[in-house]
Amino acid sequence: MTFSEENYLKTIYHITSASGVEVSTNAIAEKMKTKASSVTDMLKKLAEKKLIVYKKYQGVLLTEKGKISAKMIIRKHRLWEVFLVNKLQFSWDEVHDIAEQLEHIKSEKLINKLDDFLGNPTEDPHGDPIPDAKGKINKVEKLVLAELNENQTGICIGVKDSSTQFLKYLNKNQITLGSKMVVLAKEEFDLSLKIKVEEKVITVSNIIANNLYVKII
Amino acid sequence: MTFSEENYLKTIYHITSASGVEVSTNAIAEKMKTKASSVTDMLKKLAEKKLIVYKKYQGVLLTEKGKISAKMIIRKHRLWEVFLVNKLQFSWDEVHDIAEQLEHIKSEKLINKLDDFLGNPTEDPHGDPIPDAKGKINKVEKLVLAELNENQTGICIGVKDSSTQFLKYLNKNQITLGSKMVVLAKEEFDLSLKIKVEEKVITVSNIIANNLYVKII
DNA sequence: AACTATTTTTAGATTTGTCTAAAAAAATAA
DNA sequence: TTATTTTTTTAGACAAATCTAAAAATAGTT
Repeated sequence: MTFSEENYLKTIYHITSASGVEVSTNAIAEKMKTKASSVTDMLKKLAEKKLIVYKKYQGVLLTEKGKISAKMIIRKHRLWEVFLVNKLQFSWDEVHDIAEQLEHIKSEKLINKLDDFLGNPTEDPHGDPIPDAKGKINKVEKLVLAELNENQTGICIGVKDSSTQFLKYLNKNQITLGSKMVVLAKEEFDLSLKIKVEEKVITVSNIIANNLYVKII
Repeated sequence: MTFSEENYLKTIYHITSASGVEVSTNAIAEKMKTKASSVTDMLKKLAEKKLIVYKKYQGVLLTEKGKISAKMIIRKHRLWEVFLVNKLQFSWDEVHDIAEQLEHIKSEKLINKLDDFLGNPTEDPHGDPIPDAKGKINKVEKLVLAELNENQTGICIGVKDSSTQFLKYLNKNQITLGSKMVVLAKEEFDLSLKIKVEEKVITVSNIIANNLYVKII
């Protein structure tokens, strides 16, 4: 599969898994910043390879084969993101473009060894699930910290906002991927939270609490 | 720079650094398993970009700019090989094809962070030197174990033969990259060596001793 | 249902990297 | 030094992925 084919497949997967219905040529063109005519050309090729179901003017859907392929690309993308953040100390907002390149490296053995090396993570640094080697996705409920109740505990699995300022804030407060956060109290007035991060107690505003993804344990 | 341009540059670098003189179109074509006419086309493009000095029918040489570019590709290739072997437990003979892909990933920040993560290695798993971020190559004298004298100590920096059998042999005897080996005695009759690897004493045949690269410390 | 607007496809052109076959230059041999 | 062989370049073609412009199909509106 060429880089271009892989990128189309990935885009179709993302759009369909969000909407559930057929994707239009134009929707794909818009997401990929290309022209509808280019999309049509590629759709024919992907249909020929039995990766999508395509009928003229009717939009497209992925076949089982296409879904698996798309998931494998997403698996690679997200595992590389984990590598970049956890091992190379990249910040959460820097990794996407590099992972866009790394996701096209072809070697099943490589990606499975990388998976083991990283400790078989189930979410990437943005809190999105990582498909396993068979394409199975472990759907974790992705909540924002603000949704937790008092005395609930969440593990930080990602960020919604990945601006430099926000990441700096997290750094300063020693909040990283995997941090355990216990909600000690909720202030009704401004919706700020008193939380315990590892062993420290801090207060975070509602804005902060809405930008941090957690999973409940 | 495209993948193809990078591959040509790398090939030209390898041939010229071995011979020192201009490379012929045919020599490049042979190394790259392509046709001379394709090479000519690419040489024109590389010359246009001032990466090589090219005069019709006279062969080519890299410019300073071309040399730096080539070294950066080689740097990436070799650092990724170290990653694959040291971190992901690939064996020395499996890594070349994957590194051929990884060497084209574009991000200076990535490669420098990878370099640090690996502990700024100076040789790859085959014993070849890794250019630093400025393109400087630390020429280590690459000897085979058989060339050491009694009582000399070498650090294993690579293998000449990377067949599976040989790698299995090394594994069994706990010889890996970075192993410290002291030559205790040389047997004149069959040129076998008695060596101390880490804390174990073993005897290796001349065939083995000629396939292991070491650097003297 | 007929007209209009939007979406999608087709037709034909372009760029990149490759190829084959033929021409031109250089090297080698008689 | 001329003839022959080898190397290199040119000319023209092709596949992949893209584009523009025009045609065809679908959707929306009165």
